[in-house]
Formats: sequence, structure tokens, C-alpha cells
Amino acid sequence: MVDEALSAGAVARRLGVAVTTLRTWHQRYGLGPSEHIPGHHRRYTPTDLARLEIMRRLTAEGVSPAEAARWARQAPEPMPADAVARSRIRPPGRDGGGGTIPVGRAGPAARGLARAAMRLDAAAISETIARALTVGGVVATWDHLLRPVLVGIGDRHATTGGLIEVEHLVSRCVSEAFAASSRAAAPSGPARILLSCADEEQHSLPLEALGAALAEAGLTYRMLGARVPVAALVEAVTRTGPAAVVLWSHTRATADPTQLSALLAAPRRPLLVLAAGPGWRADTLPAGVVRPADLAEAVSLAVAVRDSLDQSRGA
Amino acid sequence: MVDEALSAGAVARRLGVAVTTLRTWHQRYGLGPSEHIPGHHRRYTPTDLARLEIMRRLTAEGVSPAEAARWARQAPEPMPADAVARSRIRPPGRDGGGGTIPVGRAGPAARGLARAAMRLDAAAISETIARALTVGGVVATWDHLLRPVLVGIGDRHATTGGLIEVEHLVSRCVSEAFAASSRAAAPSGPARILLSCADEEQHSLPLEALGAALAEAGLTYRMLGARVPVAALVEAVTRTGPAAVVLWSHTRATADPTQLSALLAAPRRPLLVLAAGPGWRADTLPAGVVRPADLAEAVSLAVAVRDSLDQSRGA
DNA sequence: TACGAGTTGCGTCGATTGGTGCGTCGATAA
DNA sequence: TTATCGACGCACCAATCGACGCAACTCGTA
Repeated sequence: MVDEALSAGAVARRLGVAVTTLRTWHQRYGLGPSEHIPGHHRRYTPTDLARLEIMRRLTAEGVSPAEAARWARQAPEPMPADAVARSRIRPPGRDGGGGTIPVGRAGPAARGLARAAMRLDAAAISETIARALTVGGVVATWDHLLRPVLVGIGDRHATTGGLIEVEHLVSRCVSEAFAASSRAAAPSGPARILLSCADEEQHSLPLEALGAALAEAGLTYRMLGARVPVAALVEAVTRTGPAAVVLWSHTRATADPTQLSALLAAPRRPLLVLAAGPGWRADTLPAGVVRPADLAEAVSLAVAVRDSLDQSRGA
Repeated sequence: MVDEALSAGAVARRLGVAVTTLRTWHQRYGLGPSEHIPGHHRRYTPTDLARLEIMRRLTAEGVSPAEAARWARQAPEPMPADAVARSRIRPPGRDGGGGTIPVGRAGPAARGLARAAMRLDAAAISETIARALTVGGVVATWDHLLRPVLVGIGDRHATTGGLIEVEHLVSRCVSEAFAASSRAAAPSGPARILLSCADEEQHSLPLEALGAALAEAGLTYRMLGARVPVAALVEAVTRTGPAAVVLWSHTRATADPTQLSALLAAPRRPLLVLAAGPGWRADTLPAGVVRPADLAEAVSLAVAVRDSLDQSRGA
């Protein structure tokens, strides 16, 4: 009594791909039900499903679909994922498809992440990010994995108008991963760095990346989050007296230099004010504000502030 | 005990189906009298009748007959459909206590959390929440600790206009805590529950609480997050075919019943559609939508859907 | 830098399959 | 005598089938 014979639709739903894709995988790669009479409906046994699961996992790791299919086809038992991840060089094989996210030459990991995102596979997304974080650290993960994928999703969303769910899901997973990373390497001591988004700015992911990078570098910080009004920001500065403040602006619309001036004029003026993000324009920044080019520079600036503080205190 | 043995015709008349259909249901789905000698007449006990009632109600709601039969067959005592029907009648509505600052009577932990929040002390906030989660679980923590504090902050913000940075910081810490909690008790298996905010709805914290509670209960879910347009939601539903969908609306402005109707009209209609949050109005909800009163009820409803398989053919 | 070739996911279309409710028929239990 | 039984078959409809094509991404080449 094997009631586990899943239909094509059920399997597609479980994997997160379209039904037509299942058919394509069957006829292109031979990844179909073990017994299938042409013309009749496909009935996937648990074994067939396991094969497809392998296919799903490998593609989520960035392996070319053709290659993944070859592996899945002759896979008597679940294979170690390490061996796969280790072989970074992909055999010649292009990639694409209507529902993919452009990641350029950001590497197979980014490609896999994009695929997992498209099928709303939160588990695979989180796993990929977590692995990248432990292997390459926060800065590298952000620059070479997360940012390309996020930019790709953003571009696609800007042109087609869709993919909003994908964007939200990925953002959430990234946020969670950063939070977990920060928590794992959480240093102690007073927080002397304040991270905040500009007023009306709702993209906080880059700031969270910075926070995770700071935690990784042994720095403590305070994160105010998105959409912080100037009054609230100044209020927080005067109350906590941070050594450095990072203000993130993603677009020009939220990059009001007045906010930076307000920071510089605050009662307890921070040693360092960083205007981070592509929103700021160099020629409109008030004097005394530093504009880091990328995540790495922001981190090194923060580290420098910490060192100078330690030195001045003679600790 | 055997005094009420109904004949096939009586049962058929009571259910509103043909007699032959009863026979069909017996031999196709095993939904027959508990003791039946082949060739003899069927005698339905009240228990058998209850099973058939479940079958009828589920199919009337649009559930696939095979699936409905599976529910009805393996229904010991607590029937999900019963819970569903019962929840239609709203239990005595408990609005979150009309006081100005409800934190006061929410216990010392809430008071301490509020104080840490005013201090912008992220570490203390996170620690308090984490301890509450491990001690009392997700539901209790949400109801007795987090919600009072969040409501209190929200009220303050509504009247004074300040505290935005506090609100953000606490939200972020809560979000992180839920993420960590979900990750710690992360079950495996295909996600059969979809969590999403209504269109334009940007409060996702309650949904994250629900997610954490589901993970705690051993359920997997998919979280779409805030501000999900109807099109994206329907797209995700048709793509992943969840058994249940929870749509959160915090305020009336975001509670458009059209979104629920769109869910019910989706190609692969979910078994259960939950309209969660104070935004929804009971009298405007389309038929077939359940409105849980609180977090605990939402969790129990989701648990009821757990064991459902999505294949439409029985053993 | 631009462009064509190879890859790949998936939408669309007309035809078919398979699940479902129920009517019918000869035989049988009540 | 009547209601029901088991078996068979039919009509309806959603899901799926196979085939085809589109769009988009990558990469090699000019």
C-alpha cells in the first residue's frame, strides 16, 4: 500500500518549481518517475522524489543543472555535499532561464543562492548564507554573495515589477543570518558605535551587514534600524554618546545632508561621522563627514576609532 | 451503544448525497461502517456518521475529496474541521486592555524590558527576551512580555511622537530572538504553512512570533514578510501550494478582504485561510476564512493541518 | 563592446488522463 | 415487497500531458 505516489503538481509544489519544469527535467535530464508510460500521468515514488531533492540541493549550491542532474541520476545514496562544494570549477555550461536572477560572474554560490531564492526555499537560503559566513567572513560574504544577489533581485524587480516576495524572503534570511552571526561572535563592553538609517530610509540590510562585520572584528555597536527621524537620531546620540555614527542612505531621496550637520552639531559630538550608502553625494557632504567606499572601509574606519580611543585612555 | 445504527439510505439522506456515493466512499476511501460484512447491509454507528459529516463539510469547503477522506479517516477525537468551525464563532473578544500603559501589570519582566529599551541597551533586551523564550515558550513570551511592551511603546509614540528609535531597537531585538528561536528548534520537511503580511502592511513582528511558535510546535513554514502585494501572494500560493495561509493585518487600512477572496480563488486553494490581526473585521470576511483570536489559537489551528498530505489519491 | 550560440526555466495550447459523483442492473438481505 | 448490495459505466472537470516557443542569463568570439 504505497500511497506515497505523488503527482507532478504535488512534487513541483514541494520542490518549489513549476510543473512544466518537472516535465523538462524529465525529458532533458531523464529525471522522471522510474516507471512512466508516455501519455499517462507521472507518479513519483519516494525514490524519485529523493533524486529530485538531490537535484534541488545541488542547484541550490550553484552546480550547473546539467551537472546536478548527472549526479542525481546515478546517485544510489545521498552524496556528501562537501565534495560537491569543494569542486568550484564548473564544467562548461551556461546558465539562465526565464525565472532566474542575474548574478553575473559572482560565482556558483551566488547562483545557487539566487536559485534557492526563486523557489522560496528559506532553508537552503539560510544554509548557504551561514556557510558562506563561517567560511569567508562577513565582508566577503556581503561583497561576493549577498550584494550581487540582492542587486540582481532589485534590478529584476525594478524592470518586471515582480519578485517582491523573493526580495522579502531573502532579506529576512540575510537579516537572520547576520543576527545569528553577530550573536555568535558577540563581544562585550560598551557600544561606542551607532548605526542608523537616514530618515525615511527603509533599507537596513547594509547596516546589518556592517553590524555583523563589526561584531566579527570585536566591536560592539548600537543599531537603531530603519527610518530614524533626525530628532530621534540626535536624541540617541546625546543619550548614548557614541564615538562614531554611521548613517546609511540608499537613495538620493533619503540623503539629506542636514541630518549629518545635525549630528555634527549635537551636544556630544561624535569623533567620526560616516555617511554610508550610495545615496550620499560627495560634494554636498558637510566638512568633517567621511564617506566610506565600501563595507571593508567602513569596518577599518570603525576599528581605527576604537584603537584611538583605547590609546587615548591608555588602556 | 448500538441503538442508533443508521441504514445507508438514512445516512445518505442526512448528508445530502446519493446512496451510491456512500458506497463509493466506502470502497474508494474506506469511509464506511466500522463493522461491515460484505454482502450484508451497512449499519452506520454515530462514530461513522461523525466521520462522514467531516467528509461532507470538508468537501463542501472545496477540499479535494481524497484529502478530505484522509482527514476524516485518521480523525481520532480532536477534529481540525471542528476546531475550524468552532473558531468561526468568535470567542469573547479580548482587546489588549484599554489602559494607557499596560506594561505596568504585565509583570516585572515586562517592566525590566521596557526599562532596557528606554536605555537602548540591546544586549539586555536580547537577554531578557531569550530567557523568557527558553523559560516560558513563544506564546507566553509574546502574550505576557513582548506584546505589552510593544503596545506600550506604540502608545507612547502615538501620543508623544517620540521613541521611534526605541521601537526600532526593540523590534529588531525581538525579531532576532524569534529568528534564533526558530533556528534552534527548526524542524525539517516541506513547508506547508505560508505566513504573509497583507498588502502595505509593514508590521511583521506578530507574524514572526507565529513563525517561532510554529517552529516550537514542530511545524515548518514559509515567511513572506511585510508588504506583500496580492499578486505576489497569490503567485507564492500557486507556486508552493501551502495547506494553510496566514494573512496578517495590523490596521483596518491594510485589511482588504479582497486579498482573502483572491486566496480562496487561487488555483490551488489552501485548506485553511487565516485572517490574523486586529485589522480584519469579522463581518467583512469572505466565507471560509477563519479569524483566530490570538496567537495560541492560530498555532493550534496550524497544528491541526499538520498531518495533511497534499496528494489527491488515497491508498 | 557587441553579438551569436548554448542553456534553462517556464508560459501557452489543444488533447488526454484520471478522479469523482451518481445512475443503472441483476442479485440478495431484511 | 422493499431497500440495499456489488459491479459497471457514464458524464463532468480539474490536473496533467507533449510540443513548442519565449525570454533571459553566460560565455566565447570577433
